[in-house]
Parts: sequence; structure tokens; C-alpha cells
Amino acid sequence: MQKCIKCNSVDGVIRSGFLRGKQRFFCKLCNFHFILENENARLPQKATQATIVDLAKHLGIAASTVSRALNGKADISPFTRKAVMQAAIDLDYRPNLLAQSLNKGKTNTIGVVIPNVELPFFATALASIQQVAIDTGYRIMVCHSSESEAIEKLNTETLIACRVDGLLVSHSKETTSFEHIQRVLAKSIPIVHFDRVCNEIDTPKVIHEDFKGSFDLVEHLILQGCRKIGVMLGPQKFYISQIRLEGYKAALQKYGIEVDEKYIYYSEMNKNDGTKAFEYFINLPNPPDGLFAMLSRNAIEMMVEAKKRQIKIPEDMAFVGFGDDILCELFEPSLTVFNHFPTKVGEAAINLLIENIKNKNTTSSTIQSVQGELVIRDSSFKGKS
Amino acid sequence: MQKCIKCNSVDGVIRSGFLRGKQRFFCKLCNFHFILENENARLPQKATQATIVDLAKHLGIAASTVSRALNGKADISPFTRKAVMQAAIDLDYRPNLLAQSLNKGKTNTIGVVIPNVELPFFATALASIQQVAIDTGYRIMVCHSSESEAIEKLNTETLIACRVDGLLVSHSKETTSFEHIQRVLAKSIPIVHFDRVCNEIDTPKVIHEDFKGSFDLVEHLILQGCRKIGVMLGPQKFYISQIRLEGYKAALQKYGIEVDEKYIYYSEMNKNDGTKAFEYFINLPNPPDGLFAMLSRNAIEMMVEAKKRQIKIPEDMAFVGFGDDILCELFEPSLTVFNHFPTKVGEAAINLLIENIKNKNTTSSTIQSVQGELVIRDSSFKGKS
DNA sequence: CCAACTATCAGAAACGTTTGTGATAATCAT
DNA sequence: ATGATTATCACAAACGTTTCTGATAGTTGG
Repeated sequence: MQKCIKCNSVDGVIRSGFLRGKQRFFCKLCNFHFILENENARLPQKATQATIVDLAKHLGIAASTVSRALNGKADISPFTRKAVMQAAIDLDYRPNLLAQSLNKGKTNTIGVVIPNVELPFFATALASIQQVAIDTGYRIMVCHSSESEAIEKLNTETLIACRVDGLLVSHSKETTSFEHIQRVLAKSIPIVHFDRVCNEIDTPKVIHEDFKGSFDLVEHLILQGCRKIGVMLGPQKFYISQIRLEGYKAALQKYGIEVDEKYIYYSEMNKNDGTKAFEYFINLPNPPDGLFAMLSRNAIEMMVEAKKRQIKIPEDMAFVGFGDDILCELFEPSLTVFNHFPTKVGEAAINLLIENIKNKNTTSSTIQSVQGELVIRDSSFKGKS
Repeated sequence: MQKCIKCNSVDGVIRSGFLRGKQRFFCKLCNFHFILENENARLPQKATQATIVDLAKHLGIAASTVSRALNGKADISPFTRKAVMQAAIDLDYRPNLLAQSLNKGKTNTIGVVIPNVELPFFATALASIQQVAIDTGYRIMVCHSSESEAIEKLNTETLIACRVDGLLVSHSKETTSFEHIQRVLAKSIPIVHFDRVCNEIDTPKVIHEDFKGSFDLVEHLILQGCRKIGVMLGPQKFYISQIRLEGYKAALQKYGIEVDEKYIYYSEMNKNDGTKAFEYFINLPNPPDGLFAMLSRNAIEMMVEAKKRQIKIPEDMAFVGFGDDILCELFEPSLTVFNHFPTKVGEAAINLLIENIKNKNTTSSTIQSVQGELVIRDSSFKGKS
């Protein structure tokens, strides 16, 4: 029925079970098990990338010697070393980082989880993170969650599956459960939160002055004469929303202004939410004379609406936003903002993480706050100081 | 002198060479070589991450069985499979992607090289690339070159050292030599260029309509009555600069307008180069009545300068730019642009790459052009059509 | 000249997977 | 009951490195 692939005889061949879905045979004559392979399974494979073993064979020496020569270890004669180096160039050898990492137990790679690269804050922070990483010999692997909790969790899994040495995390706006972070901690993988941190878990964090920035902006509005100050926040559960709201309230309290819930507007931080927020505020029985938006983009969207309605800025209505941006500077009127220096935040975060990777003593519960700066511009400045 | 670490005797121990800088000993009694270890070298290591072998030991079966059970292969009894699955949960097992990739010879990872995430075009393109990657089961590893040729080459090396399955490349503005790309090709690693492509090497490319976009913008200016049209480009050697310049010239030619070299300005595409360019143009003996900038950010910088000088836009001077952006839409006057749809470019690029990874038949020299769209706004529209 | 020492290298194990092959006990058919 | 067949698993090799251990030939010193 079936020729034995070893002795070519037909007589002794019997069927012998199924292996991975395929019929298996057994030749009683040569005492050999086999399966019929489909022919094209064994294509030549064209090994394109030279390995250490290739170098070793090429030179007629042991692979271990090649490795030591390449890595500049002792125990190698100058002659051998030179030969190995030359062979590496000739064969265009590149070390396989996968194998190296597997062997060494570390990847020299840092995983970065951010909600959205299209937000200028994260783009800039990311750029600075990458720069520091390069300078310190690390690679980064960036995942963005597109503001989705599910994707954020997926990304975290992926990164720990890739065995990154550490994690830099900024949560999506909809993230409310943090088991994925707990799991990272349980495996004692160093992690640092930045910007959108999670206050329910004890991790090192780098934040900016959310409270102070918010406070300063609102105080500035008050000093410019505003008394009815509206605030546009992100989602209500969102940690940053809460902190910034506290800053807002504190400033009002300092000047004896009562907090009116009607002046607090929560949003999903989507593209045209500023427009919606303005609609809301302007239709209040007693519209605000000052508006503070958590994202400066939203503040600008609101100003666009205000200009459409011939509202004078800043006289009739003043605007301030959180986070600086080229748009804030170039828009007319230019927007008063609290600059939270994304570059500094990124740098602080990765430096803290690298430190934690190196000294395994997991100095957690460090909280670094990056100093920000109030930038007063035309959208709110009425000449008072 | 030195106690043997095996038989604890002192008599038979002699020095025997140096190994990696450390004194080596030999015990003649137990015929054993050894080196003095520093104590803290052998710290417990606290293996935190469970492996397949851990699962196997825990269940008292072979590692291969565990692997097959986890991967849903045949040959596993339902009972065993269930036990393995449960153990995987109990021990919080995560497959080691490094080991998997090393074994399989592929990483399911795509390397992305971009010049700068802070440019809106690349941020948006990157977001769409990541989305497609997730949907198709790939990971991406992003490196940005910060517009530096050296870093770009470094990044390319890193990515091929990580054994990515394919490469998505957009060159830095200063890249003029392409050996690093040649090397990638030599190793037959699939590669796709997008946006800032390299026309000297035969690779699949995804571009947008640089020529047509440029042509349309300039033609639009002409139709609005402009006759002296200045153009602000990137570096002269930069491929995109050349193509867009050709579109500019073609439009002038179509309407019988002579090309004047004085109206061509090259820049480094830095932050305030728009301001410098405007200084240049406005100080010409015969200043332009229309300005076309290769980056819309630069166009807006020029408009800021123009407004400072009370120049009426678009009556006295009209502006257009390449690439759309929220800033273009919100700035006043809003900027006429050629939208080149970064999302589409990113999607097309990664789809093309994945196709090339799967069918190894390297269908190179494919050039896909993503259709763009002229968006006419206030900065140039004078009522004529 | 011989023991002690040195420089240089080879071999093997390990990192965590996947997969090809062989082995065993149980089941089936006659 | 016995030989054919099946289901299930174990074992080992392989991926490309690094590193530990041991082996060899050569060198030194008295």
C-alpha cells in the first residue's frame, strides 16, 4: 500500500496511528516510523543572515571563541580577534538580539504605553523619551491604546510578553480597572507612571503640577476680574479631571467665590467637544465670563465659537487652557496656558525608570512633580496684574 | 594558600592561569579547576515569570506536551489539555515572545522608521499603522530619527538586529546615502517606503500626490489672480522638495508664467523658518503676491508675519500650504491646503508591507499613490473659481 | 629538566520555545 | 487471543547567543 521512505519496501508497512492529523506509518522491515510529508515543506530556506556559528565554521574555530572575540573579552589572541572581526565584516554579521536577550535575561528595551500620539503632549514626551533611551543604550517599544482600555491591556500584555525590562505607562481616559498593572507589579517588572497616572496603585510616578497649574490659571482669571468661571474637564472618573477640578475649586475658595455645579462641564475629550461645551455654557441663564479648558485645543475650539458670536475676548469672556502648543501661540487671540513641559515629564519618567531597572531595590512610591509655568497671553490678559 | 572549593583541602591547590582577568586555581587532589567567585554573584534570582518548563514540572508532564496543549495542537487528551490550561492560569504563564520568535524564525513585528513624531503627518500616519497592525496580529516597533541621518541608520540597524519581519521607512530630511537600505534589501527583508521615499533604490513605495498637490495649489493661486508666486521648500537635496518644485514649475508653465529663481526659497524645515522665509520674500525688490509653503506650519508662520505688517490676506498676498491640520482650520484666516490624508498613506503602506511579508515573492517596484484633495479656505480664496 | 604557571581555545550547558520522531498502553477487529 | 491500529505522551534537537568549565601547548624559573 505505501512504500517505506527508508528501505523502499512495500510489504512491511502498516498504519500506525495519527500524528497531528496525519496518517502515520510503520515499516516492520526496517523498524521505522514515518509520515508522508508534502514536498514543498522542505524548501531550501535561503539562510540570509549570518550567525556566530557561520563565522565559526568560516574560520574553523569554536562559536564560543567567536562570541568572546566579538564582545571584547579576555582570553583571545590578537590574531584570532582580528580574524573574527574581519569575518564579521565580510559576512555582514549582525548579532541576533532575540537570542542575546533570551540568554541574558534582559532585553534593554523599555515599553511605553500612551493613549494617543496625536496629542501634542504625548508626541513631545515620546520624542524626549526616545532621545534619553538612545543616549543610555535602551530601545523603546511604543504602543498606543487609542484611548481604549481594552487595547491598553492588550498592549501591556504584549510588552511583558516581549520581556521588556521596564514599563512607562500613561493610562487611557477610559481605564478604570488596573489588574493589568497589578500583574506587572506581581512579576516585579519595574514600572513608572507618567502624566495620566493611577493613584490606586503604589508605583513611582511623574506628574506635572495639575493642581497648581489649574489653581494658577483660575486665580489668574479671577485677578483679571472674572467671577463666573466655567471649567471644561475630561471624563468624571478620570483622575486628572479630579485633580484639576480641585485646583479650580481651591482658587475659587481662596477668593471667596462659591462653586456652582452648573459651571462644571465634563467631556470625552473628543475633537469637537469644545464646541459642544461652549454651546452649553453660553446657553446657561447666567453665562460665565471666564472659561478654563483642560485641553488647550478645546479652549481654542471654544474661542472659535465665541468669535463667531462676536463675543469680545478677553473683555467679555476670557479663556485659559492647560498645556502649551504652537496652536496656542499662533491662534488669535493667543491663548493663556499653563505649560507643563512635556519634554521634562518624559525625561524624568524614563530616567526614573532606568534607575529602578538598575537598582532592583524598587524604590517605589516616588512621586516626582515637574514644575510648570503660567504663560499669560491675549486670551485673558486685561491689563491687570 | 587557597582552599579547594570542592574537597576543601589546601595542599593540592596551585594557581593555574588567568581566566577573564581572574586568578584560576587547580586542585591536584580532586583534579578540579576553579575560580574564586564573589559571593553576591549567585543571588537567588527570584524567577518571577513562569515558563513552560515550570508548568511541565508542576503537572509532572513533558514540556513539549504543555506546548502542544497551549497551542491547540492534536495529540493531547482533553483531560491533559484542561489541566495545562488551568495551570497556565494558576501560575500566570505568559509565553516568552523572544523564545518563540527565535524558534519560529519570525517575530510578527514590523519596524517603523519615521523622522519625527511631532509632525502631525507622522503622528496620524503612525496611529493608523498601529491600528492596522493590531488588527492583523502584528506588533510595531517605532523609531524616530529626529531628522538625523546617523540616528536613522542606527535605528535601521537596531530593527534588523531585533529581526523584525519587515520595515516601514520614511527618511530623515538629511539622509542622502542609502547603504543602510541596501543592506536591508541584501538580506531580503521586506521593506516599504512611504512619504519621504528614496527614488534611488527599487523598493515598493507609498506616496501622496506631491506633484499634483503642488500643481493644484499653485494653479489655484494663479486662478485667484496671483502672478508672482513664491515657494518655500525643504532642503534642496530633499526628494520631496524636488518633486513639489516640479509641480510648482509645471503650474506656472501652464499659464505662461516665467519661473524666477528669486521666488524659490529653500529651508531646513525648522520651527521658525517660515518667519525667515517671509523676511526674505518681503524684502525682495518685487515681493510675491502669493506664497506656497511645503509645510503648512510654515505657511502659518508666514501669515503671522504678514498680519503683523498689516498685509491684507488674501487680497494683497495669498497663502497656501501642503498638508492639512487642525491649526490650518482654526487659524484666522484659515489656510488653503492640499490634504494628503496621512491615515490613508499609513494604511496603504502597512498593508503593502504585510502583503510582501506573506508572499515572499517580493513584488517590488510597486508605487502606490494616495489621492489627495485641495481644500480651499480663506487664506487664498478671493471669490473667483 | 621538570614542576609550576600562562595563554588560548574547545566543548557543553543554558535561556524558553516548537516540532520531528519514537515509545507505550489501550483499543479494535477477526 | 492476537496482531493491527489508535491515542497519548516523552524525548531530543533546533533557534542564536553567552558563559562556565576544562584541556592543551607553550613558557617560565630554579
